[in-house]
Amino acid sequence: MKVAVDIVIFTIQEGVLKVLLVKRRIPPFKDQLAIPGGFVLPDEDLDQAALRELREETGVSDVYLEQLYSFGDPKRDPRGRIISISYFALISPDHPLMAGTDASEASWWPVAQIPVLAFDHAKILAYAVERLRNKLEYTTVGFQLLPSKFTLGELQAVYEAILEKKLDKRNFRRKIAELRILKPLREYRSDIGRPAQLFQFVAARFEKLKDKGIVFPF
Amino acid sequence: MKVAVDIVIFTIQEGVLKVLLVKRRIPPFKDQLAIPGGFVLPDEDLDQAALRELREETGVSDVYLEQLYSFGDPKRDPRGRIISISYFALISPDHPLMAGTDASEASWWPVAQIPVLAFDHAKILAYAVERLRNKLEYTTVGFQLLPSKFTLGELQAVYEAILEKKLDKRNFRRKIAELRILKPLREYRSDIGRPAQLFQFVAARFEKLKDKGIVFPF
DNA sequence: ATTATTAGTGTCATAAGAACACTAAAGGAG
DNA sequence: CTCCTTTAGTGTTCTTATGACACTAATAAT
Repeated sequence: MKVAVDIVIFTIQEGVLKVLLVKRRIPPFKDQLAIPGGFVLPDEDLDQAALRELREETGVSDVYLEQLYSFGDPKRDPRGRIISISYFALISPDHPLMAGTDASEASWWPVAQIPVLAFDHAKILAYAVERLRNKLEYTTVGFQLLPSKFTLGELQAVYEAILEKKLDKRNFRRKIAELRILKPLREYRSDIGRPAQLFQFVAARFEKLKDKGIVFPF
Repeated sequence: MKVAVDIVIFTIQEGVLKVLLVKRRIPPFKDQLAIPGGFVLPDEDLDQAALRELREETGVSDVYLEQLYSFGDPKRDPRGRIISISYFALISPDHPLMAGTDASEASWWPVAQIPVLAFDHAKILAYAVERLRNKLEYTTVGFQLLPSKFTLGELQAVYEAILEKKLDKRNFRRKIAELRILKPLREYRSDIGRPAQLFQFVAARFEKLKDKGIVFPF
């Protein structure tokens, strides 16, 4: 019985939620798209295996990574009995993506427009999206998808991209402000229009909130 | 690489949340308590394996069962590389427990007073309790721990046992009533004091609520 | 100087949640 | 049969959280 890890890797690009898919170079499902993954090595913890695969596919390792679910239908892989332990990862656009990896065949796909996937990977991806949406509402995963300095508009765009709905700007900012987990910087960024103030996520403050049982309000 | 399922089986007895533990008859950890489990068979889905183990240990099969997490530390089992896919199950006191099974060495332990467990089972159990508490707040798992007919007092006791805090009777009943998922029966039960009306959980009504995105309010 | 574009800010109405105390129905004791 | 004990059952008020809503501010381009 073999055990593999498969990793649903999310990022945000141009305001849309995207997932990394690889094109399979060998059968089964040759030339079809799949979620990146690989076998767990004999002396490797599951999280380690997921981190290693993530590094091999994207070249990044300092990211949010969380185990998702284990899939074990005996017929899920035509090669034989392979149990998939799935993970999901969030990487922010300021990570240097794909630097010298075996990811030549990997590319980003908007989660709203995913083609047919190999194996049971459509199911895994659907599960990951659902989990991400839920987690967004009571954790700080949203910040993992942003560079370390960001504007409130960018933060709101992340929430809107994942939840697939518009949020009220004033209510959004009020709730973020109440949490007191952002440090306002004396820096501004201007693309077009009025420059926006930059903020930093202060993880330590969030830890204090968690200790008090306070969670995210979205 | 071997794959096992381990099942944290909860029930409520005398108003306290209990978990089923078995005494190991063979090394490693001989004579220590452990969460019931066993290996996944070559042609068996993970859920099937968990159901089978559950049936072997308790004799019941029509219960709430949910996959929890997969544990894969290479050193978690001294016999070699065994990956544990953990589940948690909820069984109600009106199921005929332990009818002719290999559970002669199985017994119920209050989750508040758990002794040292074999392997990494303490970790698995802690994870299961946490998940149960969270799920209680936005799903109907609470009803799975009760007989099909129950009083509102019993329902509240389940919530209080799992959440480990007292709830206000009137607020609790108001919130349950608003959900409209209970059918009041023309039956009453009297132990001591005024007889209490019996209710039944109507799963179909809950499904409608879910479709509308309404979840539990606790 | 005008226009276009995005950033930033406060109030009010409604809904949800928390706190709180008495009456009702039964059984058992005297 | 009266009263005492025990658990069931029921509404209101206050506080807090949420949702809806529109204008001014700062910059760049023309």
